[in-house]
Amino acid sequence: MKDITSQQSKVLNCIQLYIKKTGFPPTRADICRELGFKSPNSAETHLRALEKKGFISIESGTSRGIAISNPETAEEEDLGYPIIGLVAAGSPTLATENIEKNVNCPKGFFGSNFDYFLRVKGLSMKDAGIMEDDLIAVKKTQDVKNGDIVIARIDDEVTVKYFHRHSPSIIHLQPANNDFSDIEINLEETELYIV
Amino acid sequence: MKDITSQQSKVLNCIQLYIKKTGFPPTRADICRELGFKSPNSAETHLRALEKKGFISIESGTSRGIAISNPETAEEEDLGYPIIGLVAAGSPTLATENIEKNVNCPKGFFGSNFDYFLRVKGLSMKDAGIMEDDLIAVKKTQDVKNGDIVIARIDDEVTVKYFHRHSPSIIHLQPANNDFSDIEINLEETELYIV
DNA sequence: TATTATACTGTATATATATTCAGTATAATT
DNA sequence: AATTATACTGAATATATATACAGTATAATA
Repeated sequence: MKDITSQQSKVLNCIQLYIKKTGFPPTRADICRELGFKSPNSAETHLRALEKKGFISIESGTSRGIAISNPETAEEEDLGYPIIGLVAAGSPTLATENIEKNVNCPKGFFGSNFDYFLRVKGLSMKDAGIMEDDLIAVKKTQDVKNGDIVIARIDDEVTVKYFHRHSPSIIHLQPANNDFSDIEINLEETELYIV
Repeated sequence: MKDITSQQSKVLNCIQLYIKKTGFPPTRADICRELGFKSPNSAETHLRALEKKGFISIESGTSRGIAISNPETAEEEDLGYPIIGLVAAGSPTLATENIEKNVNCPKGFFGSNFDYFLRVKGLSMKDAGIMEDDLIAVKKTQDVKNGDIVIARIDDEVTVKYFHRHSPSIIHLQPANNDFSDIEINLEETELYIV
């Protein structure tokens, strides 16, 4: 991180204050207003200098595209875990559209790691203590063992079931509720559930 | 705070993610891109609804002029719960200097509320399942009952003990480890422990 | 039944904004 | 003595952006 001049420091400070006050970064004109400059180019050149020295980053072509380079925020990027809605019958895309909310939770809060939370619809796992609207922690994996609880996607349907493989190509998905019956399929994408 | 629809929740979440990722709020077009809308007016109307319901504030005429109205951040500045080191014999100030770290943890993650985490030193509560370096959730309170586990400060020493009051002025602090003996004191500051 | 809120697409436009170019001036390097 | 970096003013412009207007459709109210 190179040296910073007193004027550049004023500009940097001005940006931070502006963000704290308004919630979004200032324009070149805003900086001029705050610091008494009479030309937007004054702000522009200072911004370029600050970017060159690594204090900020500027998104070209975008208004207010100033981001303060914060090494802490950069390394951790702690957005928490996404909660994804599980629709019993519907499109199961795990894209950003399906994210209900992000929950802050320290990494490794539970013993194992996991990838996201999933909201349960339906009562097929009722007897395993998994009720409607419960949140379960899901871990993506290739390594599935007999008796594990898995998220199974069959065509357009997503369900939570016990996993049993008796022969290499035949898989039984057993719900933990007597009102539902077993499902027998061949090979589908699955994701292992933890706790 | 009025009700929010699932679509509006998605938009709000999208804004928060965008800010966290880029450092500045999205444009109407950015929101469309993220959520798959094909008209900037889709974002616009959602933003208006969110503003009307008090979740965000929009600065008229200014690009990316979206600020998230966060009453929590305003009043509490949600840093999570502080972890405070418990030194068996030392200065027990709960000032900012003693805070090891802040842990993000959704409010009410455990059933009850609590104020901070405390790191245990020493093995005086070994038989109660509280080991060295364990984190325990502490709640400040005036209402202490017999048999509760409390954080007791006697002069300059801080310990975790069972609480027993037999007469109004005499208190017994009993450790959950046979290698340690009871302590008898009069009246000190105490803070109740939960789980 | 009429109305209101939600949830969109699609087009259009005034303006907010980034960004370049042309200058002036001072101080510090090389 | 010739650069180079800093620190500005001032004008010009392409475009990024907010925002209004015109529709369509569905569900929930009153």
